[in-house]
Amino acid sequence: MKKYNPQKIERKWQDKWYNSAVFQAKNGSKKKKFYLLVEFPYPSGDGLHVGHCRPYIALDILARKKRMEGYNVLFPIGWDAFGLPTENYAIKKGIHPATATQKNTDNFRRQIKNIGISFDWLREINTTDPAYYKWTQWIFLQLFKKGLAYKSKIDINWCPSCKTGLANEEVVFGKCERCGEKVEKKEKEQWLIKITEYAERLIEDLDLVDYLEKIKIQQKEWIGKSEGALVKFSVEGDEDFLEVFTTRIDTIFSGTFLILAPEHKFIDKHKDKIQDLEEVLQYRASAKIASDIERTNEKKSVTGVELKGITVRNPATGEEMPVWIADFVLENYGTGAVFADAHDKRDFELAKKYGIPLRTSIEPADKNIASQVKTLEICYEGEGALYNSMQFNGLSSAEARPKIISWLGEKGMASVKTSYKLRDWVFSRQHYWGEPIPLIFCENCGWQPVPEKDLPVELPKVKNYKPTKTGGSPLIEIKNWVNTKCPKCKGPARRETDTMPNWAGSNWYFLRYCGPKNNKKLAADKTLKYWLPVDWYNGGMEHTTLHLLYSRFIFKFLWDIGAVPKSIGPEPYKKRTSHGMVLGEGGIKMSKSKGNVINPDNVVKEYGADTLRIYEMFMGPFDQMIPWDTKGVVGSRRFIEKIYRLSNVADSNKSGNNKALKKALHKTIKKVTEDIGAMKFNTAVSSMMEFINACNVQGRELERDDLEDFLKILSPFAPHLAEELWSDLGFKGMCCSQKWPKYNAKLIEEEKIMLIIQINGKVRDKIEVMANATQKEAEKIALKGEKIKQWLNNKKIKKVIFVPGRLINFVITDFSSKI
RNA sequence: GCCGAGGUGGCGGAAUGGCAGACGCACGGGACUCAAAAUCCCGCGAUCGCAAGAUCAUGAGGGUUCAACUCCCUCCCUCGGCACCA
Repeated sequence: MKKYNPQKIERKWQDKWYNSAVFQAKNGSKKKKFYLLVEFPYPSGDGLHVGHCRPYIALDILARKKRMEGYNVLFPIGWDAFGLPTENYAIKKGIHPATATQKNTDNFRRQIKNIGISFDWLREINTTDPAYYKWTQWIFLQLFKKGLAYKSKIDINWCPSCKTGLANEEVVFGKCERCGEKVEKKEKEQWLIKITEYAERLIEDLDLVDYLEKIKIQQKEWIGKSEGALVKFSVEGDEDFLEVFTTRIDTIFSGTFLILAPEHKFIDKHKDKIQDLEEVLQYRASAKIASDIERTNEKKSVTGVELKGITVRNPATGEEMPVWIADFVLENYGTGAVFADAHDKRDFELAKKYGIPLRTSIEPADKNIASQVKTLEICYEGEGALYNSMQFNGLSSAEARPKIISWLGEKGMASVKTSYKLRDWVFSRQHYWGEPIPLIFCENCGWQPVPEKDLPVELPKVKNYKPTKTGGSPLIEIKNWVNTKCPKCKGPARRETDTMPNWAGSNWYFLRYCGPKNNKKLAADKTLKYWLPVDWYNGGMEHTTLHLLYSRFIFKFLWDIGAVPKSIGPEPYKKRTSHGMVLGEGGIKMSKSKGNVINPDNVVKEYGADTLRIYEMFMGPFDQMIPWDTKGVVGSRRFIEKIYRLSNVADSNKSGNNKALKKALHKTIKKVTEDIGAMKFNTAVSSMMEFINACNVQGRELERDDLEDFLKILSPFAPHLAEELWSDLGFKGMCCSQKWPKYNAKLIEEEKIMLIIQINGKVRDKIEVMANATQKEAEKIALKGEKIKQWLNNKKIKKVIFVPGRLINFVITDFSSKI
């Protein structure tokens, strides 16, 4: 008998697959297409770990099954290779990031091929390839030309010790990742993209797609839409107004003061009138220094300063109100100003602390609470019935809101307004290893786009990859690159030295797979039309609010300007699912520092790629976090060896005629077919295990035909083994190109079943009956049983419940007389 | 604080109203072997019992139902996301 030797057979089949066209997607085929997408990896120096492999294996199973079902499958891979770790490596070792990237992608490619993933390697892409980022830059230029990219002064993370700007991911718990120094805020000019203009569509169009519900919810929450009103408060002794956004205009009559964000421009505009300006500016300065963490510390009590000398008028009550500043009011949400009353905890607290008058106007349903609210003992934030509110008294909060808005609206003091938490997307990075932003600044003409014919703007070679002391990208120091001509007036001008964030290259990569070599467009319209939208996109939950949202936005933009065919529709991904993380042994996170990273190379070496694949699918539900269990891997290897041994026998036993096994096989085909589609890979594997166990119990009388079908359903999971055994059967073609088997529905119908007999809902006996037995027949047989006779003990049967094909339940206690 | 997911043997998990613990790991016993490994067979939630069997058991407590891991209410815990958003 031959011995199972994965090292030998796996390499052999990998060579055959990758040297043939079996996994190649064909542009312009008449077949139905299926586009499966996994998030392309960042090729780090550490290589793949088993957590990366899990989604690749899962979608590989889907891809292989879809091909067998006759689809033209696009299942591509590439490298999202710009980014900080490679840059940091370059800084430390003085090796060019491109060199390191080359080395890392070679390693990743080898590792992926090692586990037999059926990617179409002819479509491999790399975001750091100038032929690729030419189009990343082109997209930026379109955003710029449509006015969606603009430069603005905003706060960046600044490390005072390293004297450089930091990306958010370099700030760990408010400290610099490299030196541990506390990170400060520093104002710098940055490019921003107006994603906020698409906020509404990014919410609405979620109705068009099949994403996991939690993904939709997270995206909606991130965008943070709230509908309310914009209310004007006139400034006393001035023509000016202060505008406030509120979702609770029903509480306007209890508004007794106004609070502004410390950064609010109103303060600068009216500083002459502010009597305690020094104190106000001091408060503003201290609020700026305080890190986000201190500012949002939940235990911190509220603080504020009054703008003395300034009052405004409540448009509803006509009362004069003081104006305060407090750091819990955020500059960049709503209008950076709120009206304050006794129906908001923070306002309530601030007023109590500084003795600002308070009033209530909402009565909660609970009488006890209501009295405490009225005496200002407690703060009530919920809705209720209005009082102290003139003609609106007695209305509920929900009824009152539109009425108050239109009442104030008639006086020009209020209007309906929708606000979003989503902010414009900061698109500048002061780093080397990213796409140069293709813009030129001219003293006379301002910011000018690089002419499209001059794209790509290639990253020049530098000696030092470190950001400059002033927090700029090292490109600033490459004078002959920076200094250029203005494309408009031909006068002297300088290039933008900021580079793009990581997200820039990954925004649109799924489009490039359709035509990875195209040098005239992102990809040809014809191929985009054929392949898009992506049918199934799987990725991590950590990308739900950044990558997934950004790429939906960029796609919508490209769709709007006609850069992609209209026929695709406004959404790039039809379906989005997510995988669970693979944790280290014992349930802790897998990380280099903990030394518990499992490298797939080692598992492949010890057990084989098929064992790794089976184990990663079998270990637990695909969408759930799951700890790696080194001991558990052998179970998958044993399963594979059982199949291997069984096939040796089955091959010679061609005359087997075991009906029970055939039935079991068809049940397995059904289960595996359904489970793959539902991403229930763990139970798909276990059903195949059950079948193999049944074969062994049944004396290994597996017919050749049945073995063939079994190998077909096995092949997406353990493709190398399936190919090997397929060729052992004497076939010339590959197993992965066979037709997916259909189960025979008639065959799996049971003729006889074990009928469960219950007394008062408890199982007391089981009897074999015909599956289609009627209640009368079942009752008759059930009541004959000795056990049942004893349990009934001549008591009267009150009720009989019969579930055909399942159970019969005799109720002998009278439950209706129960108290 | 808000939103989401989850809590089942020693462990990973299965069962979406109808036999709780499929499948796998670990463990125990047996067969084969000079021996070991591999393989095969048997057992494996708890308690009581020689046994047949009975009772209890799916985070806790209540409820709906002939029947609840599954549905409803209250609470506890774990994980993930957002978080002074007016």
